[in-house]
Amino acid sequence: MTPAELGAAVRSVVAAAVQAGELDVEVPAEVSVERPRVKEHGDYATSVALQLAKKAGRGPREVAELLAARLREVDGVAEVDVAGPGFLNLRLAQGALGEVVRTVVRQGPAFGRNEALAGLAVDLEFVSANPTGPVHVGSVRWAAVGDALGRLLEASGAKVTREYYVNDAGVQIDRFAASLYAASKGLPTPEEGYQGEYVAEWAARALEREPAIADLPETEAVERFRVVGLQVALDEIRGSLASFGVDFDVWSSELALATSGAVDRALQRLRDQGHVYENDGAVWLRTTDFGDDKDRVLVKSDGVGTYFLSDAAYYVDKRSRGFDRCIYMLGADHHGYVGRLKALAACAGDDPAQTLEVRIGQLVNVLQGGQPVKMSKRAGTMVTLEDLVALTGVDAARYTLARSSTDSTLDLDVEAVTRQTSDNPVFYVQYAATRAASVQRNAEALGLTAGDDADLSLLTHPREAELLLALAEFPAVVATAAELREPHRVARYLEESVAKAAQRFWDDCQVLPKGDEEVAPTAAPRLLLWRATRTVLENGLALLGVSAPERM
RNA sequence: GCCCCCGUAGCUCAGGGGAUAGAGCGCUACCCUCCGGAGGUAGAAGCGCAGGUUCGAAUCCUGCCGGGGGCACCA
Repeated sequence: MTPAELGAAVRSVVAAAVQAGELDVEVPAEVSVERPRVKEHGDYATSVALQLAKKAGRGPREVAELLAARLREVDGVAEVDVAGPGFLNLRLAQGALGEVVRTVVRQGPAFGRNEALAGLAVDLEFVSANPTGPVHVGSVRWAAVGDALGRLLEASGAKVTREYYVNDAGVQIDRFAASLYAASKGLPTPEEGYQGEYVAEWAARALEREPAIADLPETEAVERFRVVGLQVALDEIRGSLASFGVDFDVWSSELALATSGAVDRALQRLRDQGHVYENDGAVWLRTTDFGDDKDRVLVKSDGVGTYFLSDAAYYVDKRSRGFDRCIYMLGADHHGYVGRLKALAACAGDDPAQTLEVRIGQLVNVLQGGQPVKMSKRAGTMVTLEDLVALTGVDAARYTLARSSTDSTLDLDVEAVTRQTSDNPVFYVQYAATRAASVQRNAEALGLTAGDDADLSLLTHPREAELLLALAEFPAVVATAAELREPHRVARYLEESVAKAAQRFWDDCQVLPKGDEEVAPTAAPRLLLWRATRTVLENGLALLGVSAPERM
């Protein structure tokens, strides 16, 4: 019996009590059961009696007793206790607890998925770092978390499009092009230009692609460097993200918004909705109609569109491409954007609460030996995605970045990451998965297979129960993590619940015979439990984009 | 001045109103001739402060203190 099934059972018990006139309350839409912190409190507990007591005008313990009597009749429930102020502590029958193994094994890669977002077309925009240099570790947080979020949303049934917005318009690209030109001529970096070693490299690569640039006069050469340099940059960025396991479906160009007419269409749409006006020669959007602190300029008095106009065009464009919901993952340095983006969506005639979701994540502090490293793309002093991966490997980097909440600033000590590689929790989780695989291998070598008809009621050891309960939680963990957009919950669950329980199970519960021993009756169910454990670890790690190796 | 995030063990972090607040690292003491010890067991150690809401608050609300980020006709 899974927690979801048990919750449903408790709910129907409440309904039955109401039906029978024992309780005068509205039956709650959903009743959930939780794992109690203290083992002695049973396999699961529910506080439903505490919540209903007041509405029913009865004492909580009285309500609990009344529900307990009915719960004891439920199939698969072995024990029901009323505890403390009115908690219902439940213990499942051995067989009912073990059945989760069969559920996991039969569902395989599908175990943990749900349909909460079925049919929803989601545009997930993340990273979107300026294409003027390599992806640095600050952006890598969004690569790891954003991709994991995409996987989570997909596991909840959503159709997810991963999108990268390329800021290929604006003065930073002018400076970038000028810097490439200077580097190609061996000239000093221009004022406000980009320096770093990569600039010369990229300039050389641009020249490889288009050798004729070398012979052009400066103005034209810079123009070509703008175009070809951008291609080099995007290839570089795309490549390093791909090697990190993050593949974007759509690369949207800011420049193309203007040439494709998306800007004009957006402007027209906003005018039609009646939120555009002119003042001091500039064109404004009255975002204050929808809670923004001040109105925003769309077209400056010199006739040039603002960055915000591009944002507007981009949003309207996304919606016109059929997305129900546009999710933006932005760094904390963009938090001031949230208000105007929401107002913008409203100005375009949408309900931002439905169509727009901005996730703000806190920044990454890069430290080296405890000292902060100042990172600047322009000064070329930065730690790149590739530097990080070279130090830690993809799995460790992705796991480390995805296992903490994005509400908190992340301190990433490059030295410590290298030094503590073997202490990284990812290895603890992967090691458990490896053990699961090795048990299977060794079993096969002995000619044993884990048929899914094994007698799971033999799984009576406390360590087995602990592991069974942990595995059963997985679907709820996935659903919650997806709903809250918090991939780190999956990581914490894997390490603190599953891997931990698996290691303890390993320690106390021998599966295969040693030497001349007979094959124990528990061998088959335990083998199957290991298979289920492997599946949950694989599925969970896959949500984070981390591999579950067969061997380490 | 206004807005957003954070403050939990010595350190790095989990804990979306529930019972005795959890991990990793570090520290102390144990276990291990075993299907892979990157392990297991036991222990010391903590919710910034003050109010409020609630049967019940690390969690929700208000204020204060401390840290980080942001408030353009820049991109």
